[in-house]
Amino acid sequence: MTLKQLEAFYWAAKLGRMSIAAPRLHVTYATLARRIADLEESVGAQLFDRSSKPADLTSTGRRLFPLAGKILDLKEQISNEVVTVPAAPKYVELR
Amino acid sequence: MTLKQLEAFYWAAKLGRMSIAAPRLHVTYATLARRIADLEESVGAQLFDRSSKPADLTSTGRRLFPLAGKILDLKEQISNEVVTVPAAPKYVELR
DNA sequence: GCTCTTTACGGTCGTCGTAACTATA
DNA sequence: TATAGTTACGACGACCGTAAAGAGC
Repeated sequence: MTLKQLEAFYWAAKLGRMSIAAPRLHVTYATLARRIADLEESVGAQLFDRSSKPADLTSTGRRLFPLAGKILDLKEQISNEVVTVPAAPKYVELR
Repeated sequence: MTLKQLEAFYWAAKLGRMSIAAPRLHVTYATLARRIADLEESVGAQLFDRSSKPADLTSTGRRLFPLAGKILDLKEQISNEVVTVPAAPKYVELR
């Protein structure tokens, strides 16, 4: 399980179509579908039902969705809170 | 930023020494140190103060620590809640 | 027929472990 | 000197994009 895989799954689920999620993550269809397939293998269950054409979430996928969202929120929180200026920004010269 | 990097950082910080964290994650010193260094580059700041020998956390590292813990908790939650038996286990044949 | 998704293939990049090196206590 | 951590290096594996194929609507 990787953050990229969770990100791919999350946006595909949120946007409903992989074809829309792919450019949003700056990758091709193939890459996005592969990341989701790898996540499914890692989890051991199908996350999307491919029988319908705009692929729909399975029950497992619906269970994973909010958890994936939380992880991505935390990742963004790290990017925002940790990367920005530290607690003692007086005359500190970074690097 | 990857889950492996956060995991390396989290356990090194929690256990105090990289030399103890490394075998816990089933990797060598070199691999663990590299993952942490990569995370530092990704974050753009030092996480450990290498001037003291058992490396100590910087202020940025102390800020990252609880967030990393939350992400790893969520990862484990996914492993526990999502991987287990689905909602309709009647006569469904997986695969 | 058209759109959405998967698979095959080739190339590139990342990541790992071993081993040698540096530095602190 | 012994222990903690980093760097160099070679090899293996992962990942991406292009292109072609398969499957609903």
